[in-house]
Amino acid sequence: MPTPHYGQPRYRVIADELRERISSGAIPPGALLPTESALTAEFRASRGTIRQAIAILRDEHMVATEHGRGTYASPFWLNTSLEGGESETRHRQVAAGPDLAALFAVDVGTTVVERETVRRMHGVVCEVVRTYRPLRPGQ
Amino acid sequence: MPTPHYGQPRYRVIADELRERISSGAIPPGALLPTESALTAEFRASRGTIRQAIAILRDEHMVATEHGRGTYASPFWLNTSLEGGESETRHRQVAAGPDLAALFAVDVGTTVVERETVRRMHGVVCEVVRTYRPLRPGQ
DNA sequence: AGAAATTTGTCCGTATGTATC
DNA sequence: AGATACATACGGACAAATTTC
Repeated sequence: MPTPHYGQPRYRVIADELRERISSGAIPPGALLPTESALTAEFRASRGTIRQAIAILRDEHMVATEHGRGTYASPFWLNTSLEGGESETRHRQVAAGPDLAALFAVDVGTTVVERETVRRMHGVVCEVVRTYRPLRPGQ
Repeated sequence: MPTPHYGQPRYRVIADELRERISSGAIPPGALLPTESALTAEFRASRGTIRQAIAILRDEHMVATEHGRGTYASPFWLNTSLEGGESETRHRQVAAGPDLAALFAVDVGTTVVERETVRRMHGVVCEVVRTYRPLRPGQ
């Protein structure tokens, strides 16, 4: 078969189809996707094309792949919501989420210090920098 | 020739090398990277491998590719990620929570880029810096 | 414990489509 | 119109991690 890619490229079409299956629950969260070879048979596409489609979903954090095992449909994660600020730089104490707690090797909920700097260009916020440090550095 | 990939895969090594050139300024921001065929010749790798390396940098927003023109070094993350001690920096895309959405004046859930740098002293995490930027800063 | 099968990871080479200069 | 360069797609081969027998 030649390689006509009019309109949407095939790998994107395949990615859309797989995304739809995950979103609709046809592939429940945590479940394994069909193997790459199974997908090549189903979509009549080469393995490279299939892997390109899966790479899209991986970038979107829709799936997670493990070497030798397969590709899982990954459950969505919750984003930590902290209140916003308008000043240039402010400090406050916040409870460490699981991510920060894991990084600092402390219990979840441990107080850490956050410094938030909001940088604007022509009045438009272009960058937000948040620096976290433990209350007792080194301990 | 067989395909021995001991240690780091070649595309990752190539991506590291190109990232270093951009970070160090050897490839100035906004400049065109060498063409894929030039990189093919330089690294003695196939185009697929070169493109895989470039895809990594594209995911990190270190470069931007324009169809038919070439791949540019993006001034987006021009920095300073150099440091003496032990630190790891990674990039990823996250959905903006209410706080970030308010700061950037975008809808909640809008994709923003997060760069997270974890600094360690003697193996102990002492600081976590998270920088958020919108996907399109003007570029 | 070990071997085989399964599955994803990496790499190559080639061909062709599409956009830009 | 031609040249250049990136995008898409195919096929094959071998490596590495996991599971299964």
